[in-house]
Amino acid sequence: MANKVTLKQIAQEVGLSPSSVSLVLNNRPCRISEENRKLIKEVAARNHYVPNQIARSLVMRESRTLGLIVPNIESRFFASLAGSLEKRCREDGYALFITSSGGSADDDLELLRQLVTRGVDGVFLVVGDEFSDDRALREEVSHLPIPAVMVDRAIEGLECDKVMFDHEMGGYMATRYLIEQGHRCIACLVNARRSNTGRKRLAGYERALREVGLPIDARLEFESEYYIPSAYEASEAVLATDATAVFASSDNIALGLLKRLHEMGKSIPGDISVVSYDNSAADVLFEPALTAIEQDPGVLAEHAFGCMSKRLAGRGGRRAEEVVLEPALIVKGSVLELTECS
Amino acid sequence: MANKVTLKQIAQEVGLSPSSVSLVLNNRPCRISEENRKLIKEVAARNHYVPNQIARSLVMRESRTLGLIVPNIESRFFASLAGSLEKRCREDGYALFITSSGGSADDDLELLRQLVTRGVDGVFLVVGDEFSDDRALREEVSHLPIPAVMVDRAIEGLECDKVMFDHEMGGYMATRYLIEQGHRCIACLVNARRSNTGRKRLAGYERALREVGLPIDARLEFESEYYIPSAYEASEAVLATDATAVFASSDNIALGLLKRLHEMGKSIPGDISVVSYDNSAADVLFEPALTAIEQDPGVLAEHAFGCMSKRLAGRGGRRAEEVVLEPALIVKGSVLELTECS
DNA sequence: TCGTTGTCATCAATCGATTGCAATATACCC
DNA sequence: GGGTATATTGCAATCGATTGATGACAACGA
Repeated sequence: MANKVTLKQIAQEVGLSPSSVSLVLNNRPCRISEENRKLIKEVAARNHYVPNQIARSLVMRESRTLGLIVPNIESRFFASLAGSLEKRCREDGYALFITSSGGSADDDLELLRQLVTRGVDGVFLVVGDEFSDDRALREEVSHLPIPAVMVDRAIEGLECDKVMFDHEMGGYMATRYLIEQGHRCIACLVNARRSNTGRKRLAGYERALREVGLPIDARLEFESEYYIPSAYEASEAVLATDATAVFASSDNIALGLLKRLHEMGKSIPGDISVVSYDNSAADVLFEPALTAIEQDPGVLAEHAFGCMSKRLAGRGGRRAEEVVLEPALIVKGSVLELTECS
Repeated sequence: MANKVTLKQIAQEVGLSPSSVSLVLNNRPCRISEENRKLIKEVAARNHYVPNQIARSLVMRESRTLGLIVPNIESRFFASLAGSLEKRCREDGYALFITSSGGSADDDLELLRQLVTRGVDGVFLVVGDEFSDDRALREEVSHLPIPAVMVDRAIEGLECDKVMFDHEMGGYMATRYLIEQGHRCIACLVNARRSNTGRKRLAGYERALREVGLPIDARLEFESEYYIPSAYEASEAVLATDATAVFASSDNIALGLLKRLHEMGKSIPGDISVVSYDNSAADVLFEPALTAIEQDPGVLAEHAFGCMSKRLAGRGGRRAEEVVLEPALIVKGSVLELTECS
């Protein structure tokens, strides 16, 4: 384990002042003789000198580091978002501090504080979807000394840049598509109780039904958490209805449903049609592949970075910017076209 | 966007010196009157004061932050490792800086430098598996001014703490199990060309065969990258052999293989038995579920943190520590027991 | 009155860099 | 030789915290 080498030590070794060394190593336009320039660079390299970014950010008042808080890095969607965002940040010379909270508002708050005190220049927040007590978090975000961009979800009623997919539209598109394929009795499996996102998807589902005059039947709306076992449990009841199609409002929910369908010997789309959300990689394995509403995390990352970039540059207005992205319906093979109306 | 509040400002507002404020806010045992103590705390809270960790680490010479470099955060295994490791770090009051490199040694090097200059107290490295030119990286790691722990894989011949699963043993266990189930013609699908890990798994496979006197047949050893399409391509040739079983040396390789099997109408384990590695979540969907060699990322994280913790505390010997963990064979339903020998 | 003890609080140096301004040295001109 | 330009380099303050050394003041005993 080598020692940390400081600017001063380099200066001592070359016999010049720290200032000169700093100027040369940062390629500042300044008048240092070519000779000394070379000497400095050589000595610095030989000693494996690496500038202390900590000290530097203290005086420069920026760290060229951004932070990201996701609820769960083990989820495919967030991992992918984190990956894309990191790549994008690096392109502009920023490092990204990725953290994973576990989803509670308290953890989010803790992480946010950590990031701020560690001097990030801005934060991307994927927080606030679940209905927990977020007063402290809300308070903290509104007093943040650095720009924040809420991604994929938001703390309601907070003046802050937001970039997210239109979840209501996603629910609508999925349901609308099923209707167009001739389905009239469509169940849905959503997390409306504990997730804003889920609520919006449910609202979209209902709007699609309403639009064509189909009844909204509470007995066709099923509740599930965003976990496979939860959806698996809930699915039994779904299959007891007359539904010819199901809108599964998340990838995990779809997986739980499929598992149950499989066990009951039901075939897709023969016995029942399914539209999923946010296809997981498991997709490749399905026969047929799942028709789904897709949200490209890369697009989310791109826009989120765009907002951040503006704020960091001091452009970007007084008011918060709100970017709403449309999800896409990717038709594969899990929906049967019904030619006869029921 | 609020302003950043400094210690000095708080001091000014209460009419005391910065030192006093610092002492109180850090709960140092010192003689500041109860009265002033309260006042300071109240003013600090009211102003949303958050200490500047940057300034603090400069003088304290530690940031209570650790770094992690993984090749690809979008991979399930690494995401899970990152998640576990972060949780573990947080338990001990460390923040974890997660970064994802893309897998090339150059990117790894770049990230490593970033982490070091940003003052992390130690780094976890998941690097060095692929055969790229890693001279610069190797050089950098050996001159690191902070402790490093290599996780899951290693740069060969580098004196550095290592924590990893025994890949040779994994290959051996998988193959051994197939042999015990009566299989005599066992193919394998590995990434031996570009991965040390893959090579070790292959070695384990061969050892198992050798041990029972089965021939090692190069025509049964197939090469595949760690990507689904690559395995999918390679699988056709596998199925053209007489093999009654296949050892698929990674989760993605297994997925590619399964896809091909599915398309060719082969059933598992009826037509062919499969042992996989590192089951992905897709597991829940399979009928039958895949028998596989499993490596728990949580265990890896726990041991990696243990090593790091020792180094940080100044314990931990001169020489590097090397922890080798045994993977586990999880028997599910993808292997057929052959009662008759061929 | 002086010294002692104890309580409460501040001073000033430090961490490792950056940077505007001042300083030195050399050259050149008249 | 005095004055001015030009080419190099160094000084010292600064960022925001921490901390060992030190100071101010009151009360008390001899």
